[in-house]
Amino acid sequence: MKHYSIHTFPIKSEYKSKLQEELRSQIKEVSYEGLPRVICGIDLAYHEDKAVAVLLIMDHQTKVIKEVVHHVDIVEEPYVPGMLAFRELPLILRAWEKLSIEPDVVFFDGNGMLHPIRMGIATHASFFLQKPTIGVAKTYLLGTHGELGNDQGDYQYIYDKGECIGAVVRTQTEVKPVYVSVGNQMTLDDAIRLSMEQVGKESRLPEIVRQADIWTRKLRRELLE
DNA sequence: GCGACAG
DNA sequence: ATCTTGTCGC
Repeated sequence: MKHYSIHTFPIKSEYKSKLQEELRSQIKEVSYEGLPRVICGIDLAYHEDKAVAVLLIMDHQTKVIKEVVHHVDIVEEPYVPGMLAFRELPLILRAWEKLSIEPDVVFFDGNGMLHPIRMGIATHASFFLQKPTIGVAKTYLLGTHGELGNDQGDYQYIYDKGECIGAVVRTQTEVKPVYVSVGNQMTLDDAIRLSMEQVGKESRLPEIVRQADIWTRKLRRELLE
């Protein structure tokens, strides 16, 4: 398989769709073998023309944070729905180089295959990180699904053009659901299971995503303001 | 053509 | 994403 690196960026607009097409054919939805030991959560925060990317390493079982790294830089790419990876990946890859612990699975704040052409940031990033990835989004992007139950653990698969591309998951009883999708190298049921194992009592978000969110805001305040 | 649209 | 005002609960 071709190796993708930070040197791919920045990329000219006319080649963005081409890269997405090239990567999408390499998605592997294979079952995830065994339990992940350490996982990684990724999130970004913005202030004016700068952003900080935060990568957090956590023990999947105990939920103890093992390492936190970050990278600050100016962001040139605008936010365009469907093209989030081009805006956020450059910073994420810089921060990734600072990690001393190698995670087994990576969680993203955003979608994986739950995307117009199955190339959300979690999927896109997997080709650069060479790790199984999961996308957990807080709001709806696209697709149709059946009526969702109100109990914790209820979920409905999301379909688009006849394909199952993700699931809307009720992570807490009577609480707004989250949108889970495969990034790469696992099945949707794996992604849902691992996400639910990360959900604590205090949030609808998996703990790794919640902690990445908290640290990102803390570092934005300390480093960007 | 029009509206919708992860972060 | 970020900002902002008001409200509820521990």
